[in-house]
Amino acid sequence: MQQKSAPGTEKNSPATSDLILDVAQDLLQTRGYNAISYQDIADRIGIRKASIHHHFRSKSDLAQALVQRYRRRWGDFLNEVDASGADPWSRLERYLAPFKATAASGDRACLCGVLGAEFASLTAPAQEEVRGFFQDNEAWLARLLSDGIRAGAFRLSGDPASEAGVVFACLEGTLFVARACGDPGRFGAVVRQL
Amino acid sequence: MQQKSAPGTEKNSPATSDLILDVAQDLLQTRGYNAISYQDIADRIGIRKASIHHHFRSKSDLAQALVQRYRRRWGDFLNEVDASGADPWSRLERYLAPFKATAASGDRACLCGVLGAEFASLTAPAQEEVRGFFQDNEAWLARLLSDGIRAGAFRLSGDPASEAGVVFACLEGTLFVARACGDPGRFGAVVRQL
DNA sequence: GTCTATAAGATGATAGAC
DNA sequence: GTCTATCATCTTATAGAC
Repeated sequence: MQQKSAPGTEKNSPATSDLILDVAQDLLQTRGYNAISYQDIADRIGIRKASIHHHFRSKSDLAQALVQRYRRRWGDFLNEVDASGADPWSRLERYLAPFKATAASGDRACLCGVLGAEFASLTAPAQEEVRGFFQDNEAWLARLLSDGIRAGAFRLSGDPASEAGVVFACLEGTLFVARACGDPGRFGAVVRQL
Repeated sequence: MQQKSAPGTEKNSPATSDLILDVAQDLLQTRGYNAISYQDIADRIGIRKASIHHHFRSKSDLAQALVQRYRRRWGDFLNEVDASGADPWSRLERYLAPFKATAASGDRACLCGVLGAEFASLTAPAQEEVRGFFQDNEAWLARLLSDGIRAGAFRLSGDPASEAGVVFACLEGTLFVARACGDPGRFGAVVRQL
C-alpha cells in the first residue's frame, strides 16, 4: 500500500516492519530473546504471524535487524552528543540519560545487555552486532574520559580505556540489578557514586 | 536404588537430581533459561526427559531449585571467606575468584546475571531468589568495604553500601561484556581498575 | 527411578489465495 | 502486504509398565 519513506511522504505512519521492530524490542528488553515468539509480536500489533515472516524471513533475521537498528540509532545519538560541543560533564550526563530512562521503566534493560546474556543462543551476525555495540560504547566513553582529563574536568586513577570498560559494564549490570530488586532509583545512586 | 547422603554413604556418586542441576546450570549460564529444554539436559546426561520430570515436576521448579542451590552455595562460600579471618584485601581477592573463573571459561556468565536478564519470564519464586542473590552479594560487599575502611585498608569516596552496588553491578556486567567481546582477560583489567 | 508412549499445545516456517 | 491454511518439529508434561 504505502512505500516507506517515499519522497514527499515522510510523514507516513510507521511502516509495518518498524512497528514489528518496535514491539519486538520492547518484548525482548523485558523478557529476553528466547522468551518471545512471532505470535507474541503479532498479537500486540494485531496482525498474523505470516505477515511478520514477510518482513523478516526468520526469527534470527529479526534479531539481527533489531540489534542493527539499535546500534545504528545509538551511534547517531553518540554523534549528536559529540556535535553538541558541550563540556565533558554535560556530555556524560547526556550519555547517561537513556540508561536512566530504561531503569525508570522498571521492566526493561538494555537490548544488547539482554542479548549478551543469551549470547550463545544467537546467530553469528547478531553476536557480532552485540559485540560491536559494546565496543562502540567503550570507545566513545574512553574518548570522553580522555577529553575530560585533558580539559581538567575529570581525574582518573587509571587509563581512560580501562575506566571506560568499568563504567560501561557497571551501567549494564546496574540495569539488571535495579530491575530485579524493583528499585529504579538505584540507578541514580550508582551514577552519583561513579 | 541409592539414597542421597544416607548416613555412612556420603561417598555415593552424585544423585541424579544433582547431576540434572549441574548440567542445567552449565547450559543455562551459557545460553540462557529459555534457550534450554528438558531434552537438552537429558541428552547430555544420557537419560530420558521423563526422568527429569520425576525429579523436577516442571521447568520452573527446576529453575527455582537451581537458583536456590546456587544462592545457598554462594552464601556458604561467603561465610567461608569471612571465617578465614583474612585481611580485607585478601577477602576481596577470594571473593573475586569465582567471577574470574567464570570469565576465564569464555562461554559462561553468572547464573543470576543471566536470569536477571530474562527476569520477566521467570516465576515469582525464581525471581525472588535472583533478587536475594543480588542483595546477599551487595550486603556482604558493603560489610567488607566497611571493615576495610575501619582497618585503614580501603579509601572510599562514598558510603560502603553505594560503593558495593557499583562494584557488584560492574562484576556482573563485565562477565557479559567480556564474553561477548571474546576477551576473558578483560575481567582482570576491570578488577585492577576497581 | 527410569523407561516407553503419548498427549496437547506452541513454535518457526512455507504455500498460495486475495 | 496481509491473509488462511498447513506443516514438521519441538516443548512441557502426564500415565503407566518395568
